[in-house]
Amino acid sequence: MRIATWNCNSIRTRVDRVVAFLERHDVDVLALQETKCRDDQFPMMPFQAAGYDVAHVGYNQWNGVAVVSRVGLEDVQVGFEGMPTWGEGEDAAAEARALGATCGGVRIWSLYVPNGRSLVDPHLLYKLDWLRALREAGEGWLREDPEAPIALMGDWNIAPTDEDVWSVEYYEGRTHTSPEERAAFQGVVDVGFADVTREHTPGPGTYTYWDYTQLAFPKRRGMRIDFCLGSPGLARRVEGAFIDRDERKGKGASDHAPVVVDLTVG
DNA sequence: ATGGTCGACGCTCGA
Repeated sequence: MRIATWNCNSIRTRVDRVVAFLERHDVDVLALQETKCRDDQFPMMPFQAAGYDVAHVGYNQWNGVAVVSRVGLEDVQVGFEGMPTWGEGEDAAAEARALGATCGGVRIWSLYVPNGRSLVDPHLLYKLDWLRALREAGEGWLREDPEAPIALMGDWNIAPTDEDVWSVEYYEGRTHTSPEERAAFQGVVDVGFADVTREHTPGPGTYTYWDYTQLAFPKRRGMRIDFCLGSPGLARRVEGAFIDRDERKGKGASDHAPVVVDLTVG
């Protein structure tokens, strides 16, 4: 089974490219982030015509996550237990940043971790809270079933090691590489979810995101921030992974490239 | 790749 994750940066703008990606690589399940639309705006038909079912959650033009599958789509869950809301008091609202579904016997989570914005922005605390809640939820899922194959796939907005950024100096004083964010990422690893892609996509210079500005992509100035973290029952089934860097090329590219993971039959 | 970002509910914000 082949699963993948991709921050598509607007599904309405990029639906043709996403469906072509699914077909070109024979992908069974795709976790999408930043669909940037409401459920009623999601372009379902091109996916259905290609043989895929879609579960999506999106409340407005921001965020939005989906799971696209041609091997079943069961037990769809919007958000996870304890997922923080954004805002205060009456304005507190859940954002469309997490969606779970069981596809071909694998529990897939499409996750869009909050950006953080800056080291002194309330969004950074939200990001850390969100990751703490995810760690606790994940710990609970593994307590229920230690052998469950679970894939936490998405845009983590964290570069876990110095090797995962084009310049350590550039990111000093910025988000994505701070000790607090890296500790929050490691917290999810510590409860049993391992990065299953790195050993198959070694660095340095291996990235999944390149800023649109400053010719970052041709200059190879990127970050590795998109990951599949697998439970033990998932990790032992991983037989390969790759980053489809070609998807960052050309006109109409997302600023993220897809990450693809191959699993043995369960 | 030969310039200088892109997407959205856009005259501004979020990434």
